[in-house]
Amino acid sequence: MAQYQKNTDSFDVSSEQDSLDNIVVEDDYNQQDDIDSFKSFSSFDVESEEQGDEEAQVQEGEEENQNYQESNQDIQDKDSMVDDETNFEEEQQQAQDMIKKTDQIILNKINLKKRNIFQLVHRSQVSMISEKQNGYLSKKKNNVNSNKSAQNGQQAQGTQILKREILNYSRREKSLEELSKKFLSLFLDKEESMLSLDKITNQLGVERRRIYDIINILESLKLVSRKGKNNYKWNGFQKIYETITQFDQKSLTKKEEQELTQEPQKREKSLEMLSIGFLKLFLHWKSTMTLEEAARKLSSKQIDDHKIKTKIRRLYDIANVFKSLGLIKKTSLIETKKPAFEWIGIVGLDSFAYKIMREKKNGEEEQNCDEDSINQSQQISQQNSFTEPKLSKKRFSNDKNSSKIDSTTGQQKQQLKKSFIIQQQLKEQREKERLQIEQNQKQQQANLQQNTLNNNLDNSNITQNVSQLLQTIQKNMKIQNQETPLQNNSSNTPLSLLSQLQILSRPIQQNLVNNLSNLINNINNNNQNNLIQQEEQQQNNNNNNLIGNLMLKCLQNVITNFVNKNTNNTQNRQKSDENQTNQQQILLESPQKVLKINNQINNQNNSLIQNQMSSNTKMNNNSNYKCLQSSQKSTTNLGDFTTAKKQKQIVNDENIPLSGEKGLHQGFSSQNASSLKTPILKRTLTIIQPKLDETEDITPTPPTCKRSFSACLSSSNNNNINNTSTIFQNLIQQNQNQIYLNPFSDKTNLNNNNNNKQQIFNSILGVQQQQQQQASSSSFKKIRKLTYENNSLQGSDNKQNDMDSTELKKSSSCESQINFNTLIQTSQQLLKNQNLQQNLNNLQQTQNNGINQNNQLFNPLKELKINQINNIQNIRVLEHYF
DNA sequence: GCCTCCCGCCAGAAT
DNA sequence: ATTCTGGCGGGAGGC
Repeated sequence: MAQYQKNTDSFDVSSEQDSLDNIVVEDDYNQQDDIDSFKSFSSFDVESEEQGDEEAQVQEGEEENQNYQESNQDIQDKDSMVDDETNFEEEQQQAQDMIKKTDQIILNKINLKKRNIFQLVHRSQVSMISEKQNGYLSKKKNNVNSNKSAQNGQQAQGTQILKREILNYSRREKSLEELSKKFLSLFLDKEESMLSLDKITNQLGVERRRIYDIINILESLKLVSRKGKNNYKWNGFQKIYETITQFDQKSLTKKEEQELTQEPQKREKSLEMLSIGFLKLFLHWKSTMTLEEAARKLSSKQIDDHKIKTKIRRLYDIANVFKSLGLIKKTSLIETKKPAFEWIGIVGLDSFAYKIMREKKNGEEEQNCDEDSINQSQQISQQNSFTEPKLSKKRFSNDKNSSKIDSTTGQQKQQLKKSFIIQQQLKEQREKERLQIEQNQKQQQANLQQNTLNNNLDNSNITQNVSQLLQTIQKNMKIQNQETPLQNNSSNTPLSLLSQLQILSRPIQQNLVNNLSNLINNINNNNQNNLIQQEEQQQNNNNNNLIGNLMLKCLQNVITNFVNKNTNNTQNRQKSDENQTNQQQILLESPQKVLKINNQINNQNNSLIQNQMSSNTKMNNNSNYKCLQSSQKSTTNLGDFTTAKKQKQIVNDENIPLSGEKGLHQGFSSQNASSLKTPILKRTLTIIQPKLDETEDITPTPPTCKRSFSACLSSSNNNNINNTSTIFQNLIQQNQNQIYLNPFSDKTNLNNNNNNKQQIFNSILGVQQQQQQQASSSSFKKIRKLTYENNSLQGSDNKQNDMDSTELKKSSSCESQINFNTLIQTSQQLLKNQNLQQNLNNLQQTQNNGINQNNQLFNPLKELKINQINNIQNIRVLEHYF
C-alpha cells in the first residue's frame, strides 16, 4: 500500500508537471516527442499486460494520462477489475480512482485547450496525434470489447466527437488508399521481412481492423503472406510483378468459371478471393469496368441486391488498395457516366514505386534542411490534400474534368495521344543524338585517360578519372531523367551524381560514394601536401596507384559499359557496333586480368565455390534473376500483353455492351506503355535492384554484391543475361597472351609458370623489400614471414596445385568474409600506406644513427606490410566481383 | 440523392 | 479462455 501511495504521489506530480511543461512548450511542440512517448507507452503497456500487477495497472493509468487519453473508460475498467479484490483494496482503489478522476478532468480541460492551440498552430501535427490516439483507443477498445459493449458505444461517440469537432478530422486521411500507401511505403524498399501487426498499427496509427483489410488484399497480390498469429511476412515488392504476370498467363477456362460460380465456398478470406477475382477480371475480361459489373460477374447469377451491395462495398475496399498501388485508376464510362475503374497495370505499379522511392529519397534529404521549411511544406501539402476544403474540392473537380475530357470525346483523346507520342518520339530522337555525341566524346576521354593512366600513374589522374567519369554519368543520367527531373539541389559534386546511378544496389552505392569521396579527398590532400616527397616514393606510389587505378578502372568500365549499353540499346546499331569494339577494348584494358584469374578460379574449382555458397544464397540468386527477367519481360511485352487482352475482350464484348470506350482505354494504355518503355525499364531496374534494407545492414554480404553486380551487367543487355559473361570470356580468350605491367599481371603470369611464391611476393613488393633490406635484413625476414602467414601462403612451397588451392581458399574465404565496404576501404588503406611510408622515410632520415630504430621501424613496417597484404587479398575479391 | 467507404460489431478461427 | 481474423452492413461523408 505504501507503494500505491508513492505511485499516486509521483503520479500527481509527474502528471501536473508534464501537462504544464507541455503547455509551455506547446509552440515548439515536437512531433517526435509524441511519437516517443507513444512508443514508450505502448512498450509499457505490453509489459504491464505481462506482469498483470495492480501496480502496473496504476502506472498504466498514469501513462495514459500523460498521453492525453480519455481515461474515463479506463477508470471504469479498473472499477470492474477491482471488483474481485478484497474490500480494503477496493476502497483504496476507489480513492485513487477519485483522485485520478479529478486529475483527469483537469487534464482533459488542459488537453482540450492544447488541442485547440495545436489545431491553429500545427494542423498537420495534430492530425498525427489524432491518428495515434485513435489507434490507441481502438486497440484499447478491442481489449475491452468482450467485457462491455455499451460503454464502447459511448466511447465511440466520444471519439467521434473528438475527431470531428476538436480535431480537424478528415475522413480521407483514414481511407484505405492512404493507409495502404503508408503501409507500402514502409516496406516498399525492403526485402523479405517479417511484419508484426502491433507494430504496424502503431506506425500507421489505425485500428487493427483496417490493417486486416489491407493485408488481406495485399495477400491476394502475394505481397504479404500470413505466417502465424500476429505475424506476417513481406515478400518484397517485386513479387507483385510475378503475381500479375502469373495471373495474366493463367488460362481462365474452367478455373474461372468455378471461381465465378462457387464464390461462396469458403467463409475464410473471401476478401482475398474477391480481390483475386477482381484482378482476373481486369486481366481477362475488361480493362474498364464498374464495380457493380464486377460484383455481378463475380457472383452467381441469382443473387440478392443486398448481397450485391455488400460485395460492392468490398470491391470498393479492394479498388482503393489497387488504386493506391497504381494498378487501377478511376474513370467514368462515356455513355452512362457511371464511375468505373480502369486497369493500368504494371505501368502504374512502376510509377507508384518510383514515386514512393523518390519521396523517400527527398524525405531523407529534407531531414537535413531547415525544420521550418519542412513544417511549411508539410502544412502546405496537408492543406492541399486533406484539411483545406476549398483546395480539395478544386483538386477533385479538376480530376473529374480531366477524366471527363479523356473519356467523353474519343477524337480529342486520339489527337492527344498522337501528339503525345510524336512529342515523345522527338524527345527520344534528340536525346539519342545527344547521347551519341557525348558517348563519342566520353570514349575519347576514356581512351585518353587510360593512355595517360597507363603512362603516368598519378594521383591526380585518379581524381580526374573519377570526376570525368562521373560527369559523363551525370550527363547521361540527366538525359535519362528528363521525364522525371529530380527537383533536388543542383548536385554538382560528382559523387552525389554517382549516387544517382541506380544500377547498383543502394548499399553498394552508398559505400562507393562515401568511400570514393574520401579517397578523392585524401588523394587531393596528399597531392597538395606531399608533392616533394612524392618523388622519393614514386615507385611505391606507382604500386599503390596501380592498385587504386585498377579498382577505379574496373568501376569505370562497368559503369560506362552499362550506361552505353543501356542508352545504345534502342538506337542505331551501326555506331553502337563501332562503340562496342571500343567498349570491348576499354573493357580489355583492366578487367581482363581480373577475368583471367576469375576464369581460372571458376573453371578449376567451381565445385569448391559452389559448396561454399549456401543453398539459400543460391535460391536468392535464382529468384533475383527470375525477378529481373520477369520485370523486363513484363515491361517489354506490355504491348503484346494488352493486345492479347484486346482480342479476348473482343470476344467477350459481344456478351456485354458498354463497349464504346473500352477500345480507347486499352489503346491508350498500350500506346502509353510502349512510348514509356525505356524509362520504365530503368525504373523497374531501380525498383528491383535495391531490395536490401539499407538502414539495418549497410554492408551487404558478398554473394549479394556479386549478385547485384552481375544483375547490373546482365540488365544492361536486354537479350541475354549471360551475354556479359560470354563477352568476358571472349575478351579473356582474345587477350590471354598479352602482358601487362601492373603487379597483377605479373602475378597471374607467375601463377601460370611454376615459379615459387617468393618470386611472386618479391615482384609484388619488390620496392619495399629493398628498403627493408636496407633497414634490416633480419627484420625483413621476419616481416616477410609475417606477411606470408598473413597471406595464408605459408606451407608447401613448390607445388603449383597447392598454390592454387590456397589461393582459392583464400579468395573463397574472402568471399564469405570480406564485404564490399572493406573492399573500398582498401583504397583508403592504400593511402594510409602512403602516409606510413612517409613516416617511415622521415624516421629514416631523422634517426639514421640510432641503434634502436629498428624496433621503431619494425612496427610501422609490419603494419605497412600487413596492410598491403590485406589490400591484395581484398583486391582479389574485388577482381572476383568485377 | 447517389456514390463511397469508414467504422466497428461480432462470429468464428486460432492459439 | 482468450486473442486474432475477417465478414458484414449501417450510416456518415463527399460530391
